[in-house]
Amino acid sequence: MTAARGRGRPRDPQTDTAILRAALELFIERGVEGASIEQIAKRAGVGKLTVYRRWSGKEELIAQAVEQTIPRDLVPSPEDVEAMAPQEIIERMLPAAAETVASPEFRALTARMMGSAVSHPALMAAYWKHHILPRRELAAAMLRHAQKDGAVSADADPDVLIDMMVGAVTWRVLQPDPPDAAEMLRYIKAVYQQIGLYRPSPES
Amino acid sequence: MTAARGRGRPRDPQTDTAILRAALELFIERGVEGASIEQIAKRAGVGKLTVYRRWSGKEELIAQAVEQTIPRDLVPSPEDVEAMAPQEIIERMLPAAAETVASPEFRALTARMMGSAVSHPALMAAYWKHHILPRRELAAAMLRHAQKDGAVSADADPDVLIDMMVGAVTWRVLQPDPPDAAEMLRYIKAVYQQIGLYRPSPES
DNA sequence: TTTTATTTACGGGACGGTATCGTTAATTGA
DNA sequence: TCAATTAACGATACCGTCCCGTAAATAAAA
Repeated sequence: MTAARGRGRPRDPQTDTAILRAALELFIERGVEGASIEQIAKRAGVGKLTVYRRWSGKEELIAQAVEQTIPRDLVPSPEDVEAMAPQEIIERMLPAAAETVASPEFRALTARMMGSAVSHPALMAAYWKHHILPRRELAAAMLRHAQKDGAVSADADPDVLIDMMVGAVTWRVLQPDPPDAAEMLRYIKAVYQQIGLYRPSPES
Repeated sequence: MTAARGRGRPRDPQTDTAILRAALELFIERGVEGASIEQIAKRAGVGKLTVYRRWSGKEELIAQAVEQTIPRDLVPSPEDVEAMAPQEIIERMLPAAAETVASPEFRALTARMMGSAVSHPALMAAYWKHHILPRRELAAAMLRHAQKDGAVSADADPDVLIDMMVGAVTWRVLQPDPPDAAEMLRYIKAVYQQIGLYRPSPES
């Protein structure tokens, strides 16, 4: 990326972000092995050497793009999780979460990340560290809260429960005939209900 | 593929299988975008034209290669599922299933299939129809059985429960630091237990 | 029945064209 | 004045097609 102050012409930070954005787009469109430095440079409106000067290769560039340029949806603060009941947090977040998860962008990114997990583990590692782990810790806090309340079975491993929820949803959106946002909302409720994190309101 | 009886020299069926095998290998190694007809032909020991004579393009070829992959894990017959208790079926199958699912081959194929789900839906559709659906029907039968017995909550949607089990496992094997067979066995038991399909034996 | 002609499959390789690679040279700008 | 940048470079890979010489089957003729 942009180096420290040197003597000659400084690098343009906007160039960095343009390259990273182009890299993420092309990763999603074509995957790691389908994307090329040449395309990324072209889409960023930049010469190839401008890319090579900053990153040693495709993998490093895409990994950093995954770290830095994925739009983050809003996550409740840890304090909220401690204070509020899981049921309340979940009911407040579910519609937006369903919308996000059912979107074509999420589907595409999820597919490409999964597809790269074995051949390019560093990519998945970056995604895991920067995007998944923070959310998992939040979910684990919610689950522990719910286990104290008795809604979730106390002997269950929170990591396994999280995998079941996340795995079901990600797997569902990659299946043929993926759900739209409304169907996804019902689906997530069914999953959470099975775990014990959600109880349907009487009227719905 | 090999056409019906014609006038001239018939096509060699072994050539078909050699091409399909090479196509599946290269799909797993490099993904749809990374594989090429040229490589597939070379690995199969065959001229390019011999491939083009049978398939119109990479996608069709790989789709058929995925269809015809013969998974060697044994599936219990539907009669077994009706007759035996789910607990018994599961306990009998779990160790082999854990071994399969934790293997590098399964991880790699799973990653590539997921990775192609959005960009090449026909590929996922072929996999779904030929490999996933039959197993889902078996699992659904087991779940209905278990719901009658009261082990699994009767109001739960079997499709959702299957997604939770399959999703958790596939997601788990694609995470950084994937489990070995022994750890996978414990993991699957935890998942099944949460669903209600498994109860740990007293001594273990 | 035997021979010959015809037809298709096959491995191998060449083709014109395009895309990508990583490097080198020339230009631009703070 | 020095680093950033663009453009050009040769090399390699792949595409889809075509041709060569050979092999293997069927169909027609002797």
